Amino acid sequence: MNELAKTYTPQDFEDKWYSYWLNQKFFHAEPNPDKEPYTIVIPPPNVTGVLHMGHMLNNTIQDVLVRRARMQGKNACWVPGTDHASIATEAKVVQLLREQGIKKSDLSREDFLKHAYSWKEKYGGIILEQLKKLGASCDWDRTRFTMEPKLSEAVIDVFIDMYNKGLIYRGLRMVNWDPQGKTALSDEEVIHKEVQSKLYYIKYFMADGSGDFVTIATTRPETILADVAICVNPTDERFLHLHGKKVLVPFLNREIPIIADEYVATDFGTGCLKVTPAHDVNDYALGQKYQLPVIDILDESGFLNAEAKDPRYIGKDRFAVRKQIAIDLEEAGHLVKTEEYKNQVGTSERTGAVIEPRLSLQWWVDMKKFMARNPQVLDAVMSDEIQFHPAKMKNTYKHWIDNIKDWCISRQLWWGQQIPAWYDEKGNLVAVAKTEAEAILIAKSKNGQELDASSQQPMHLHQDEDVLDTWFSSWLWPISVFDGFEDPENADIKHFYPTNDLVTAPEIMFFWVFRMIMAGYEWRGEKPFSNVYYTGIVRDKQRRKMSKSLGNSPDPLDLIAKYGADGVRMGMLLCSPAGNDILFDDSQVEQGRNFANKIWNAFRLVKGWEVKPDSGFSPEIIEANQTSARWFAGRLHDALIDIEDKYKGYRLSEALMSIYKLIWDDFCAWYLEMVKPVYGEPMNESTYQTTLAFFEELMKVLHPFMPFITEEIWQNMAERKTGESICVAHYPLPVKVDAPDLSRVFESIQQIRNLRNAKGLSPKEAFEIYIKAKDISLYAPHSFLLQKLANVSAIHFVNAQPQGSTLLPIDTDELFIVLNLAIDEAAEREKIEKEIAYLEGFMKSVDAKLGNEKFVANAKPELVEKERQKKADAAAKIEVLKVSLAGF
RNA sequence: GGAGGCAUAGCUCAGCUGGUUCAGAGCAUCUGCCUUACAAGCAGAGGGUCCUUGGUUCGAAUCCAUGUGCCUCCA
Repeated sequence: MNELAKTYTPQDFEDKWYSYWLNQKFFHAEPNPDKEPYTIVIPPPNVTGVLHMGHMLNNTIQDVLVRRARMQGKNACWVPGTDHASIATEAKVVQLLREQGIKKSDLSREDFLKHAYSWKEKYGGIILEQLKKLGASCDWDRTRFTMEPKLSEAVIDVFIDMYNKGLIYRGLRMVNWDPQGKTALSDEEVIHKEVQSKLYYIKYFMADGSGDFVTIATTRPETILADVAICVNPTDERFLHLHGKKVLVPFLNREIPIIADEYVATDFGTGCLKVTPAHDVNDYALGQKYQLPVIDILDESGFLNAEAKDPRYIGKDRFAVRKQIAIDLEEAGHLVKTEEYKNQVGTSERTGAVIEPRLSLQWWVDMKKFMARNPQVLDAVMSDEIQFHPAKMKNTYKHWIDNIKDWCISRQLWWGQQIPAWYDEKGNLVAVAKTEAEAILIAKSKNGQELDASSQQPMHLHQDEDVLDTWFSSWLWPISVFDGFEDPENADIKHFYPTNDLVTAPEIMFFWVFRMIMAGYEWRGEKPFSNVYYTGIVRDKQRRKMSKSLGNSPDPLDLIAKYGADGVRMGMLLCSPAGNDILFDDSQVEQGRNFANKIWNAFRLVKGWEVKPDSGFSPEIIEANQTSARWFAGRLHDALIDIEDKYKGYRLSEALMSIYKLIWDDFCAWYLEMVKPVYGEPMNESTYQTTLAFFEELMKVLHPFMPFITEEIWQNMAERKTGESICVAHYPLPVKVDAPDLSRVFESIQQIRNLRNAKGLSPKEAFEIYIKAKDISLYAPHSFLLQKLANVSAIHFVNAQPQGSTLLPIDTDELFIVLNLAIDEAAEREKIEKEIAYLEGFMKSVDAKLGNEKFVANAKPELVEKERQKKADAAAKIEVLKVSLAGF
């Protein structure tokens, strides 16, 4: 290679290498009995989604793990794909149609789905293309979609299987109703938000015409139209005289009873509770207990229906009615007062609409029964057979399972897998089966009828209109992407399942992680993955969650364009330990970019050397370079072990930091400076080769984190053939070396630099130094290095402090410099005295420890020995300083 | 209302089973340098009552308890 740009310009090569990787199929994996499998399934992003910072973090982590595994020679397979996201997608399509003047209600199911599919073909999966910009090394040939035919079939089969096992039932229950999406939601899809609302105090007059009244407090006055009782606490003395009496519902004058139940808190509101079974979960329970009627005044959109009786409100939105009825109540003299009140309101995760509790017939998974069949779902996590990172997530997991509730899996939507349940003309459930024909067969055999179709009346069934919850397909993901339901013994699933690592956000632990574990044990008798890495939430500097609505989220693609994918990846990872939120700021990405630039320039340096055979160099230089190389080899060895350790603990940001320091500090700041020829001089052949070899090792270690720049450099290091790539090169293993101890040399260099800084001396000005050391061999063999790096013209080994010199303590040794400057003796003395005072204080504390019989008796012997050593060292240092002080 | 987590430098975090790492890192800050790989850089420096108060212990950032403050999940 001839020319390298002076600064790092990622735009020049990132796309080029990504295409190369794809063309060479480096990311594609097939089952291979000779290789250890390493599998990750992507948390499938919504098919409607666009890449945001959360995806960036999540997928960068997965890519690091999978790239490293690939380089370690494992059969690495990262399966990508998308989720059909029933509510989100349907909402989007409905909105799009509305913009075109088409109402969903005017379309047949088939026509709507046609629109939805064409939308998906056009816009769906953009996010996967965006992931490529990031460098994600997914096996794109394996891209799956949760609603593609094969995966849908798996979902239907699972539903039928569960129904037959008695794990699924249909029941009339209070559900979370999303009036905008017009569908039921599971508890997990409801987000509770604190809102400022009003508490209305409303008079209900007694039915006996006495003019007496009770006052109730409610945040939802519109629901009085659905009231069926008033409830008080039986111990509440204020209301003892009212038990069994009746009151009139304002406006409607419907007579409703006053009942007594412990449920009512005496200290909230007025102590009188209105009971509205159709519109509140707790009221529903009360209604059941006292066999009260259920009056449902809301339709599926949250508008008041004819049951509300009062024509002023029928056909109007619940929030409009809330305002209006408050005014009307006031006019009619029913409103006592209103108060400001903070309460929690459930909203839909997908549409943001305020949730209405609504009584409806839905399909449910019997979770308790499921868990009883599969106790491993909890046990595997608690025993670390499935490891959570960070481990503290285990608590949350357990607590949730201990309080598990049934899972509502039906959704009143069209975009999704239609529930395979069949009903007769009267709406009775006849059978659960894949097709109508099968359902008829089941129905007939259940009735004990002969399977002689000709002799029977023709039977007409209709299928359940609802579809299944999206998560009812995503929980099968680790199995279904390998077609493990249709063909449980196929080569893919046998090789790649169970997968290794799952990387996901903590907030979907219950939605997804937990349920995948359930599915894994139920259908494969095996865990779906061995490790779960919970990422943090990406926030801005003010700790606000990044969101579109706040506009505080940078567009990841803009960031990549500006700083390069490597810089963005590094910026994201540098400060994101597992489970910790990441406070994102451009400056971190800048740091990543700067690091890339540093590497780039180091490579420019090495590539720019004029290389000549060793024979033309002085033995001194050759030897110094060999020493330097041995030293760096030692550092590399230690760092590789350290990095390996951090990977094992899934401490990726720390692993990256170790690599960062290894490259920047050890390699660039020390090693390269040690071997760098003076300007204009050539480099000897053997050192050049060694340096290049180190560089290659460093690039490999860094590659999982910064794939592009490492590939670019690796390709430029030597002649590479097509088909070769750093992404399939062997990951470095630590090699034990006999490394020289340069610690005293380095310390000397730093002390000299420090002195220069303090005295305002130019680094260009060379001076002589004097060393008084116990063991000269720690210095003498490395004189050349010391001179080169500290700009020292000569080194003298002495037994006493030279006249008029300044002392620099190097551990227990002494380094002296004779400066051609007037020495401020007083200041020097003070400095040394301070040092002595400090050391004496230190020794005192060590002495106290050693003088403590209990310490000597209880502490480990090696610890006591260490303390004694410390004391001896400190004493030696004090001695040195005192001698120096005497010299003044 | 219930449960869990966290609190260490200006910021983000390490500090594993108590004892030398006399409390560490990166970034930021400050000082001096445009020293021909890199100013997206180099060489240095400063900066912490380890949230409060108790307890256990020869010894506590580390273990226990209390309080305070923040966060998350659930109702």
